Parts: sequence; structure tokens; C-alpha cells
Amino acid sequence: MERTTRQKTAIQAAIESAQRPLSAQEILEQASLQVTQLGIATVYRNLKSLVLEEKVHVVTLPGENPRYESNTAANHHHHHFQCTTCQRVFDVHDCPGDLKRMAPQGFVVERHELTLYGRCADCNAAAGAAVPAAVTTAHACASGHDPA
Amino acid sequence: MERTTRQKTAIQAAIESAQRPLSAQEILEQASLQVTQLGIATVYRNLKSLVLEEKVHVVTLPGENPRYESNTAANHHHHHFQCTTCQRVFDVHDCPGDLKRMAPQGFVVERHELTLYGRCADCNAAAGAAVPAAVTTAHACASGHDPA
DNA sequence: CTACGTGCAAAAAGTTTGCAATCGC
DNA sequence: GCGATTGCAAACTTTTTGCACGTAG
Repeated sequence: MERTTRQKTAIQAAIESAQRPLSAQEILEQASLQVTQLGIATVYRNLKSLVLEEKVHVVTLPGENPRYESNTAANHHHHHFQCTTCQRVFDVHDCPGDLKRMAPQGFVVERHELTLYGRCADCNAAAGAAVPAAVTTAHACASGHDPA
Repeated sequence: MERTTRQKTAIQAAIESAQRPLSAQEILEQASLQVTQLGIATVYRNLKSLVLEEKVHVVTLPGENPRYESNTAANHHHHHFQCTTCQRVFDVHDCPGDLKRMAPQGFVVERHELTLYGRCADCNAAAGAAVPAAVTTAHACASGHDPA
């Protein structure tokens, strides 16, 4: 029932060799290098399988199309950072932890997803050092949500 | 340039009177009660304006279509909790704060979004027993419970 | 050989846009 | 009246599905 096909192999390889979460289109482009004539439908069908098999994890950022990343390569719990300038997504291998107390009475927290937004190192440098160091250590919630 | 139209008024009213984030379709249905012949395109156009004017906030949960909630009613920074059993979405008026240090060197965090997943009080109590039936797709956003 | 997997194209589903008619100011 | 706004329909984007053919086991 679970067959090994050139397509599935190429798709899985594309995801695993990527250093970042890839969109379905990006996976198609990458895997097409191995398997010409590869169709987008096949990519979606295999992505669905891989997610069910828990070999691949879906990264769904607000307002963005789903991205897919290897579950084996990034096995541990992590979050994401999206640069508001270049739109790239980075893994953040840190976690605030201890979020269970945030839930209202009677609610049980099983897991959580966190996305940070801001300026990545590259865009930050490119923009000229306009950001004072003090901001880096300021309280996260003090300024609330300020769209970039 | 900012005209007051029956359509915009109805759309804004629909969002503000809702107790939970509404989808574009739900807003159309609700506002259509006031303005017959209201088109979905008008809903989207006005939603875009309202978001730009910061009167409305977009709630984008992974794998879900965008929902819109009044910014005046929930003006302060908050997060969301989605029940993995009944799929309902609740506001969480708490925040872990202090997330700036999570970012890698050189990265600057401007804002963040957090979604908790788990069992809501209702489903938790009903664990093992039957789950409320009507809520499979309806996403209520509770307002009556106190944050931790 | 058998039936799962693939490729193509068409269909869904959600959102945006072009354009003529409408309506607020 | 002028021009922003609307409604409709068509375009667009992303994902899914139908179907005949290919191919792994």
C-alpha cells in the first residue's frame, strides 16, 4: 500500500535538504530537478501522506500559504520568526515554555504555536543601525502589536 | 474620500456585534440582513479598508480561513486558544511577554502571535462523554471567562 | 498482474479585479 | 454633478479531484 516512487522520494528529499520551510510550489520546483514532468497534484498528494505519516510538519503562518518542513531534521519543539521586511521564515529553537497557566480556568493546554515578527539580522543591518539596543531587552507586550 | 455607505455600516456593525471572530462569508450573511443584494466583493473591499483603518483585526489560525474581529471591542493585545475537540476559538487575555530574547542574534522582535491548543472547559468536562454537537464548524469566541 | 500512484485537466474554494451603474457628499 | 463605492461576473490563486495510463511490488 505504501509504495516507493521516484516522485515521493524526490519530494521528501527536497523537503529534507531544505534549510527552511518550503511552499508547495518551491517543493515542486526543487523536486522537478529530479523528476521531470512532476505534477503539482502529486506534490500535494504526497505532502498529505507525509504529514499523515508525521515525516513532515506544516508551518502555517498568518496570511501565508502553508510551508512544509522535515520532521526528522527539526524533531524538537521550535517556533518561527518571520521577517517583516524580506518575508523569510526562520526557525527559532527557543520556547517561552510554561504557557499552561495562560489558559482560562478549566482549559487544558496541550500544545502551542508561536510566531515572532520583526527584522532579521540581514534586513536589520541593511536598514542602517536605526534600532537602539534598549529595544531588544524591552518587554514584549509593552508595545503591543505594531504592524510593520 | 471616506464615504459612509449602508454597506460599510452594516459590515462594521456585523463585526462589532459578534461575540467571536467572523469569516467573510459569515459577515456577508449577517450584513445581508441589513443590506440585501450585498456582494461578497464589497465585503472584502470593506474588510481591507477596516483593517487598514485598524478598526478590525484579522485572526488567522493555521489551516483556517481568515476571521475578522472588532478592534475596539478587543483593543488590547491578546492571543487565541483553539479547542482540539470542538474547534471553537477563545480569546486569551494573557501573554507570556518577554519574547524578545528568543530571537537569534541580530534579530529584532516587533510583535508576536501565539495560539494555544488543547481542551476547552466544556470539552474537558465532557471528556469521555458526548461533545456538544452543534459546534463542529462553528467557532465561538468566548468572552465570559476570566484569563489566568 | 493488480491496483496504487501519477499526470493532466477540470473543478472547488477563497479572494481580487474590471467595468458600468449607483449614490454619498 | 463628480467621483468614490457598489454589484456582478470574470479572473486569479491555491488546493483538490476525476480519469486514463504507468509502474512498483
